[in-house]
Parts: sequence; C-alpha cells; structure tokens
Amino acid sequence: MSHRYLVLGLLSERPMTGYEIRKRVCETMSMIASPSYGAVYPILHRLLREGAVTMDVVEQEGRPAKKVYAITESGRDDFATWLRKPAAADQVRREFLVKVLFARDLDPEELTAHLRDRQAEVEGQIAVLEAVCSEPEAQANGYHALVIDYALALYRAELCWLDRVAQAVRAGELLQDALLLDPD
Amino acid sequence: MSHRYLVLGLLSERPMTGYEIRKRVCETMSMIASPSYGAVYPILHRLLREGAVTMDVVEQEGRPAKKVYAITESGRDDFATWLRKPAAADQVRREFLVKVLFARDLDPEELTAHLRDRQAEVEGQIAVLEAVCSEPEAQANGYHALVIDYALALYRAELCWLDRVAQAVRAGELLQDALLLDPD
DNA sequence: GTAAGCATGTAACTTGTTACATGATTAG
DNA sequence: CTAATCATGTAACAAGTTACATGCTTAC
Repeated sequence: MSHRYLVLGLLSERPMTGYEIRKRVCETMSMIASPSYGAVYPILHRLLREGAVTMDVVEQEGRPAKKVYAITESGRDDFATWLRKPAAADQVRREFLVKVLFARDLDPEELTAHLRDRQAEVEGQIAVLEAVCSEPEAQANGYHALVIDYALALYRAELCWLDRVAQAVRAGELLQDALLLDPD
Repeated sequence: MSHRYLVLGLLSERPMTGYEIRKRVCETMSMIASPSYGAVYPILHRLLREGAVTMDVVEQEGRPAKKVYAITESGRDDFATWLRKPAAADQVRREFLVKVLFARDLDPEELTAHLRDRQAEVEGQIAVLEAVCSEPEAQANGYHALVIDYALALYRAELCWLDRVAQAVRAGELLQDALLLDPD
C-alpha cells in the first residue's frame, strides 16, 4: 500500500513518467523502497483508472514516447487523507536475524562470515546514503534529509552491534548457551 | 521465504504444532515476524509434502486433536544449507518514514503527532523485548538474546532520532526547506 | 453467558518480484 | 559490437493477510 502513496507523493511535487519515478526512488530513497517496473506501472494504471492522476503522452524523436503522469485534485485529497492517518506498525524482520537466531548450528567462523557480510552490506548502504546526502536535491528537501538521517542512525547502531557481537565471538563468549551482553 | 526457515529452525529444536509455533514466534520473536495462521499452516503442509517434516496426530480429551510436526534428516539438511547461504539484503521500509518524507504537507502539530505515535510504538516494543529478555527461555538461548539485543539497539537509536526531530520541530527548525541535523 | 485459549484449516485477495518482450539511441 | 540508458508493458509466480468456518473447555 505504501508504494502507492510514495508514487502519489512524488507526483504531488511534479509530473513524472513511471520510469522517472522508479529511478528517483531507487537512487535517492533506496532505504525505503526499490520497486520494480512490475510494481510501478500497475500502480500508475490503477491511479489513472481511479482518477487520482491524469496521463499525457509525449512523443519524442529518437526515444520511445513517454507517458507523463500528473496528480489531480482528487489524488491530492487521497494523499492528504493517507498522510494524516497513523502509520502501521512494522517489524525489523531481516533474513539476517533469522540466521543469527539459529547460529548455534553454525561454526564460529561461519557466524563470523555472516556478520562480516552484513557489515559490508551496512557500510555500503551508509556510503550510498552519504552520497545521496551531499546531492543538491536532498539538501533542498529537509524532510528527505531527515529520512536519510533516520536510516543512517539505524545503520550506525547496527554497526556497533555487529562490532560487539564479532568481538564476543572472537573471545569465545558465544558457545552453546552462553551469557553475554550486559544490559546496557 | 524466511518464514519457512523460521518454522524449520524452531522444529529443529523440538517437535511442535502449528499453533505452538505461531504462538512462540509472536510472543518471543515479534521483532522478526508475526505470521498469521494462514501463513503457518500452508508452510507446514508444504514441508510435509516435501518430506522436510513428519506429522503425528495426537488425540487429546477435551481439546481438539493436535498435529505434532517433527523435522526429518532431509529437513535438517535443507535448513543447514539455507543457514549457510548469505542473507538477502533488505530495506528499512517503514510506512512511517514515507509519511515523514512528505511532512512538508503537514502542519507541525500533525508531524508531532506522527512522531509521538511512533515513539509510543517503539517504547511499547522495547517494553515487550525487555519482558521477553527476562524470561528463562530467552536467557537460556544466547542467540535469541542476541537478536533481542539487536532489536533493542535499533529501537533505542530510533528513540534518539525521534527526540532530536521532535526538538527541531518544536524549535521551528523544520520549515518548508530547512537545514537541520549536524552530520554527527 | 461470554470471552479467551486451544486447535485446525481454506478462499479470496493484495502486493510484489522475476522474467520476458519490444525497440531505439548513445557511449565505450 | 556491446552495454547502458530510455521507455513501456504483461504473465506467471510467490508470499502473505484477512476473514471466515468449526468446535470444545476453562476462567471470569
């Protein structure tokens, strides 16, 4: 459901094509979503059917014609209503965590490998976010910057956790049952 | 996909019924997942069909008969293979974040309300995690405790972020475009 | 008596991914 | 000549939710 409103929100800034929407989301909002074309186009078709957007075919030479979608008053109302409704609660839900949960079945080296993989992934995400941060588009929109800051804060906290756990594994503190982690 | 392996992982500890599995996940692993019956039962049927588990009908007086599922060697192999594969990357993806992204369309009080809602939600989650932490089951399993600690670390980081943003809103630092948030 | 817990299940629906098809231009 | 970028779309599939149906027991 929130992909729909992400699309509508972006169109409330300016008219765009499906291709453009997807590109913008994947490049500057990848921490929130990375929808495929198979998600974006059907959403636009549906919004059009419902009258939340209008569509304008723009011929281009050289390139294929593009369909520019623009939000309508009714679309703005729909978006405004959604924006004011309380957000649904959602989980942390990472495949990575399920693997940690059953790490008693892994050798310490295998667990360490998972931790290292995740660390590389998180560091990569942080690098992407910092790059997005320094772009003019993100700096112009305080709320976009806010969301990036949120993701950075969580990723940095995760990095700390990964470090602590990697140390505990190295120290052999995590055996079959084990102790660990002073509560703060 | 990871629900399947969560089920298989739990069954690798001891035989259980679908009802039990769901209850245990929802009560002690709610930060990772809260599958509905409509998710759990079909997974078990499929695992049975594939030979990853066996099923034993146990009649009970008073209560309806229950179906106890136990993991097979083939199921253990399947699980062990999955456990060693690198985990898929996943996003932060919170509906809440999409609302923040478009908060320029909200009055400061409306944004504050969203922030407060989220704060209450996060504090509730932390309370649940701390309660689970103190149970003997979680303390006996170091890896379970580890996952709880992960979730706590992220939730606490989020709480800090929420605080910072709430303050910025109160101070009127978040207008149409706005500055904000010294990079660390 | 009524709500909650035990216990199983299915059907309809939603939301999304992957993989495919099409086809032109530009940069290496 | 090959890959990437622009640009649209569909079909098959995967994974899950919600809502329903059933039915018994125990605690308030």
